[in-house]
Amino acid sequence: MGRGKIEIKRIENSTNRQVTYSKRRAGIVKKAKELTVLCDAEVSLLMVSSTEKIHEYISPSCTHKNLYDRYQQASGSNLWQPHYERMQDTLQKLKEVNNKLRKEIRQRNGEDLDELSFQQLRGLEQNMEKSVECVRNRKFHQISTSTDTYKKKIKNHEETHNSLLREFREMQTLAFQHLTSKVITSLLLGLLMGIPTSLHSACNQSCSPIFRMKKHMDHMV
Amino acid sequence: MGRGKIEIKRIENSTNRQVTYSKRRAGIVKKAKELTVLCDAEVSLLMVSSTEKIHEYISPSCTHKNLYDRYQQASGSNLWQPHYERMQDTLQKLKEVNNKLRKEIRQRNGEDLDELSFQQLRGLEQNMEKSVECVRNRKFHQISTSTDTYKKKIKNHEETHNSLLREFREMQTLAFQHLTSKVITSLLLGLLMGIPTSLHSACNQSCSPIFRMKKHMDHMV
DNA sequence: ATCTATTCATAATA
DNA sequence: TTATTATGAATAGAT
Repeated sequence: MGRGKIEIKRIENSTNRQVTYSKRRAGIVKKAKELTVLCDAEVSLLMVSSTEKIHEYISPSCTHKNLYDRYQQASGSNLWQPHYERMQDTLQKLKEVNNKLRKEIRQRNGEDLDELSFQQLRGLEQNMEKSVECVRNRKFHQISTSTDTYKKKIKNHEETHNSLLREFREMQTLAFQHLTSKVITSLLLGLLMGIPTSLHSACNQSCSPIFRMKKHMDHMV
Repeated sequence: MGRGKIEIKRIENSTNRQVTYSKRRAGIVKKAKELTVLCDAEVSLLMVSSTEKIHEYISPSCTHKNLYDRYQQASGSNLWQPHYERMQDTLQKLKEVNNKLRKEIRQRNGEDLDELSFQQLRGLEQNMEKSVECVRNRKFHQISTSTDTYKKKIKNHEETHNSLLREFREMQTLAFQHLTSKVITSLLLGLLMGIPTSLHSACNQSCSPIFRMKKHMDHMV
């Protein structure tokens, strides 16, 4: 059909191919429509061109999915249906397990106990007492561990403190010796210069170095 | 094309419809094949006849599912993909919740306590003590309930027993009176008949009615 | 199924 | 892309 017969093989000319695709695609869709109406059939037609453009025809009141599912049903090669069902099964089971766990927790919380027999209650009580003992032990372990840590920290601080104190006392001693020598020098100088009151004032005036040093030492020790 | 033009509307004659379906179906498949080859296209064609028979054409090295997925991707109306993903999400979340619940149970069981802080341990301990108290209470409630039930049953049995005993004693009295009158009669008869030993034998021979009655009464009281 | 008169689809062309 | 048209293909109805 057409001005000349054509061989059924890939059309190498891209433009020609495109044109032919458009025309023939329209033709197929028309045929599909006619089949639908004339023969009361359902048709799902998907076409992808070499340029990856997608065209479709689907019979009225029908979906590609529906037809595809029916095709899979028929061909028996339905692979995702069982997968889906398995998933729903798993979901259901998980929910049930969940509920059981929740119930167990509620019962361990002292709720929902009505349906338990005396024996079960007894077992639960014993179990819980054993468990609470574990928690208590763990608590004591933790508190003793952290107590030890604190003890160590305190010991460390004490040591640091003591060594600082030692250093400070040494400094103090040195400073006192230094000061004493200065006072003596000053005294001697006073005597030599004929200022005999200088010792007294040097020790008692609040602005004097000796007074300040005395105060400072009182404050620190 | 054909011996006469036909109107595009449902063919009412069933046989005709079937024949036309077969012919046109073949035609469409041929066209689809040609489109595939000529235009380097991919075609998925599904057809269901009015008798629910399914026929298909699919381009080589291509599947209906593949084309259908691509169609859905393109049309954006992918409905089961998100559904599936939502399901997997739900599944994942359920699993997580499950694990949390299991962990909570393990902790309430005195296991897996390492990662809890002292405060958390303290809270857990208190909570568990409160809960064990609930269980204990429930246990006592249950035992007291069943004790009450037993008390009632026992009381009932006692009452039944007592009333039976009462009835029995009445019977006993009546029987004794009856027997006594019989013995007296027998005695009197003995005296009248000149058989003075009959009283003695009547009371002590193990086969005598009086002896049997005595024994029976001893046994029951 | 097969045939064939007829209609339809479309290749080439513009 | 659309329109035209000569030509081959598809097929309705008959066999």
